[in-house]
Amino acid sequence: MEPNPASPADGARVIRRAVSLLREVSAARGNGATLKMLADSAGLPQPTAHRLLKVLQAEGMLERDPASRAYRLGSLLYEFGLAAAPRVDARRLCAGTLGRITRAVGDTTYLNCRSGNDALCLDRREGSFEIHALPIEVGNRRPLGVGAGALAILANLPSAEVDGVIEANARRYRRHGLTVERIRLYVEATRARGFAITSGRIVARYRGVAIAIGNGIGGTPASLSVVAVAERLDPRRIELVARILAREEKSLRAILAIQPDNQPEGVAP
Amino acid sequence: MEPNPASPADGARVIRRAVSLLREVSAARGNGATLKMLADSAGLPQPTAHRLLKVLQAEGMLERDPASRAYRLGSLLYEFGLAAAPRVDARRLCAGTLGRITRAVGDTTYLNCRSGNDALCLDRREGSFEIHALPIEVGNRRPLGVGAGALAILANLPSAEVDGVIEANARRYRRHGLTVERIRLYVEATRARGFAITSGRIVARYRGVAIAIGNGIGGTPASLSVVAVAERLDPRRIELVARILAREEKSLRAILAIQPDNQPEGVAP
DNA sequence: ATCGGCAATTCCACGATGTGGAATTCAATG
DNA sequence: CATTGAATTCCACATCGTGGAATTGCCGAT
Repeated sequence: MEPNPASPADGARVIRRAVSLLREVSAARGNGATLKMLADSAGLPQPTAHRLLKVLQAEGMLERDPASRAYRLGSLLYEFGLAAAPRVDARRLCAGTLGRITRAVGDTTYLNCRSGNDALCLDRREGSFEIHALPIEVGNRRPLGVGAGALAILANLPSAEVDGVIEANARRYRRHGLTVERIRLYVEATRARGFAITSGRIVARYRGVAIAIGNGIGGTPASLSVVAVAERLDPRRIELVARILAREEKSLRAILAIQPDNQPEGVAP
Repeated sequence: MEPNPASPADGARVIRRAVSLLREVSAARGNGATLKMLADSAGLPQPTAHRLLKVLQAEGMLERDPASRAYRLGSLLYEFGLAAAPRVDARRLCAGTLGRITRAVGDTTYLNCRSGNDALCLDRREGSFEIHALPIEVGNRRPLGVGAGALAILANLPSAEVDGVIEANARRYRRHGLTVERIRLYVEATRARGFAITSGRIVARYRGVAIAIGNGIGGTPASLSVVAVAERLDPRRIELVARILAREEKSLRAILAIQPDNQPEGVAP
């Protein structure tokens, strides 16, 4: 069907499809993802998606709410997560920074990083002003470009990569009421401005401000962002928040530079 | 090849194989698992395993140490782990219990639970007496029956299940220098004794004592165990440790009973 | 109750996709 | 340099996965 440009296409279509379904499930917010949604955003015919999901469920990679029939990540993935120590512990490295930003602005602060064509929420600090209908949970993922934190990351990638990512995410943007063209505009604007803002179109009542972290964390592109109800973030305040983010990003970059880009792997010689 | 008794066998052999490779990788200790090992314990021809592993690696589910060529779990699995909140937070529920046991005996204490045909290390407290060449890490898994904690869980399952598990794990026991017959004997002995001990045959210099947790944690079979260098655990001391474990298991059971078997999921009807 | 519409599920004939034995390359060891 | 054992690549074959079409199940509207 699709030429699927960036695929070695060795004997493994099913696995790639299955993994991409898992990614979609973990992109789904709140009460899980329905078959239709998943099949759609993974670009698979419904019966095919259904079959794959069923096996993943049987294996414990997914669970299913019997009432709503929605899929969510299963306990096997939690268990694998325990065993998969991260190369570089981004959460720990950024803990201080996140705390400081939250204290300074009073709103909810996020640490996001890139994961393939997605942005992943790694950590979050809840601000005192936040209404507790928080939009994004730790572990959630969404297409790069959707939301302030994800947009900051995308815009900070080398242009060549940006095109590839946007291309690959085209179908998924539609699910969020966005288009490839609009994302490209956002990227331009973000680059020009030096930080990302969202209009509040994505998650209705919220607005975000985000800044990319220099060269990322241990090589992984990442960003810091602040989210609040739209009214709170008037242009004046956006400027203020952006300045705070810029300051913290700078000192974080210094901290990360000290870290020996640590490869905790490999027996010390 | 194998009739593979307990398999709905719908269109999904590849996925089942891939997941079982992931399980084997996360069972591998220390510096990862080689292709040979993995192919072997998953019961796959080497080229087939190789191909699947390659895709899993490309997708970020696995990583590979370029030097040793050993596979280990990849960052994508860590990320999924962030998103997959456990139904019941066993680590938190048992935190006090683990701490108390460790303080009482001075050796390293483990919380294990069942995951399919495996035992999974959920948590660990290091004892003051422990030489820090610790055998098992949080997240590690091994076949049910191999090691004290894993044996306690196996022996506490209904007999019908025990047979199924032992059967399914036959090939993997061999990797640990064990046989199906020997495991059956261990199970008998454990049941008669009321708790599990290991001879120190499995992990050479270590010896463990373990007790199953009543009806498990939120329905999942689990166990508490204490591991120490073999010399420290003479028969007298084994009795002592077993008594402490039994006491703690009892009070833990009480705690777990209070918990509303919590299903934080599902809108209350 | 009855119907219409939409999602989930099952069916199954077809052929692309994954398979694995054999051959080849690579790395380590004697 | 030869030898061994693991990792990797090849490729002809047929099994396994595919997805269109049909069926069932589930509301919400009438």
